[in-house]
Amino acid sequence: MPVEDPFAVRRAKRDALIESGETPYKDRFDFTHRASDVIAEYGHLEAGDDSADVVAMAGRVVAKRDQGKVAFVVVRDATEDIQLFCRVNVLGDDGYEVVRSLDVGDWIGATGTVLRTRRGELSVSPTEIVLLSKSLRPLPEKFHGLTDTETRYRQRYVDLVMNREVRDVFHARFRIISAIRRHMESQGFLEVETPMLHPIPGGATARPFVTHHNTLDMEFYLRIAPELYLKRLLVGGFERVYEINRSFRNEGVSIRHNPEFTMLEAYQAFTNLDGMMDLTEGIVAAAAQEVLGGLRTSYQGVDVDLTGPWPRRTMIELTSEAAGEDVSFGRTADELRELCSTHGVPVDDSWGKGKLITEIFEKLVEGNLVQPTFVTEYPLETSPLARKKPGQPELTERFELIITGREIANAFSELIDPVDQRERFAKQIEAKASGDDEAMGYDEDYLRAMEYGMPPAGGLGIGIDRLVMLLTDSASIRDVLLFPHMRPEA
RNA sequence: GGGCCGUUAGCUCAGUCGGGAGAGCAGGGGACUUUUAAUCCCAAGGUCAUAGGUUCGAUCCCUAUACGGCCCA
Repeated sequence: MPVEDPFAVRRAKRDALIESGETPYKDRFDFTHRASDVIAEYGHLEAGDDSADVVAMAGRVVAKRDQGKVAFVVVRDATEDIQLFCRVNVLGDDGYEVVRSLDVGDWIGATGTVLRTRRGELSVSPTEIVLLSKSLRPLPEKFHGLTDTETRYRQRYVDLVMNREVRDVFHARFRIISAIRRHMESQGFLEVETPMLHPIPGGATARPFVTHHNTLDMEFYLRIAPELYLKRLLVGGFERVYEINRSFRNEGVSIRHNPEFTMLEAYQAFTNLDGMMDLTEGIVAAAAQEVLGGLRTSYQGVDVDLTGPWPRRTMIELTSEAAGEDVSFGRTADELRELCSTHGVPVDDSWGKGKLITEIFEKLVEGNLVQPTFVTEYPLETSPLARKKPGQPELTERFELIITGREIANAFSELIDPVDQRERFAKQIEAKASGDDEAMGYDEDYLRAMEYGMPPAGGLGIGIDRLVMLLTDSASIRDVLLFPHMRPEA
């Protein structure tokens, strides 16, 4: 019976075990040591040293070198790899037969003594090995591993098994988020959860996903931002709240965009934009300290220094500098349109001066801001939820934090005047009516909340995926998302 | 949405100026009691992404499609 298809061979082993009354899918293994514990406790052993200590460990077989009466099996657990030095005289014939039948990919439990081989490899010499779970599919080749991007994203589980750097990136991601939570807690913020199904899309300008609630027989939108719910909590008297939220935007997929993404939004009563700058610097520093151990890093070959305080520059200043001429509300809309065409910025007839300036800024400046920079004084036209700048009603008290040419954070001194907010919603509705499918909805309940009185407050949003990209030197957002969205397989 | 590139064995890749395909690893058989990309011997493994077209003949040339990557909008 020449069964040579790897899947079939493994399947036959599984079936044979079941036939013999032994399950290839155990339900428990009590280990005493993770691989890293073995390394920490027995790292001092010299080549050829033999400890009498018995340890029990579990993991996945990632390599096997069979030499007849001795075999080397490399086992990987969540912490490290460790070698099993399997000998027939220690395991006995039956025990060694278990080793022989192992395939790369199998989960096993091993009990044995710790030693360091003559060649210097710290190893466990098992007296017993049990198969915990049979793997039916062969893992990728041991030397090159899995490199095909498509397969890596589609079968992230294999990517994680095979690629240490990938495990490290996600480990860093989890630590970053954990450090941010600790920092927020230390600053007195409450972590809250607000709805993901919104009857009215708001809190950002973006195309939403639409879904249907059967019982209520109505449309809901997957949130594009949690902002309006978090600010309702300010009205309710929670003075410092934040949510690490998944939000959804029905837009393109690119190296920087995924349809669902993770954001931190925080609101703090009785402070303003300056408070949000401090908070932002604190959060980024906490995250960087956690995974970099400092504030300097290198992103795609470019050195980045995250040491604060970061420079604060107005959008108009920066844009005028880059354009070599005044780019401000002092210019006519026609002049600004002319500038757009000079710099190859496509324009839309419905855009006012604010939008035109923002577009020129994005074209000429944003991508060139490598070191952390707070860009301030965004136009009112593109900031429907931010407080107006006193004396300059066409500008708002808003900043975006740009690092390596990308928006990492966005913050306002919040608009708390319900009458002003009502007017701005009306403008959004006009924009929607004239075809802007990213415009916000008119949220009457949010206005009602504001009319009860919202305390002065600063609000902040940080793109967690982009922050993780920066701190892990990842070129694509897909490299920091466990399961990035893709079209169904061909 | 546009442009360029890719898709060959489970994995990593060659290759065919158009005559119908190869390696390494993995897998199978054998040898080996200190290997670590173990080594050695033997045998096996493919709808060359999919669908059309050109041709005596297409995995290779052409067109379209699918999926992916990069760049641009």
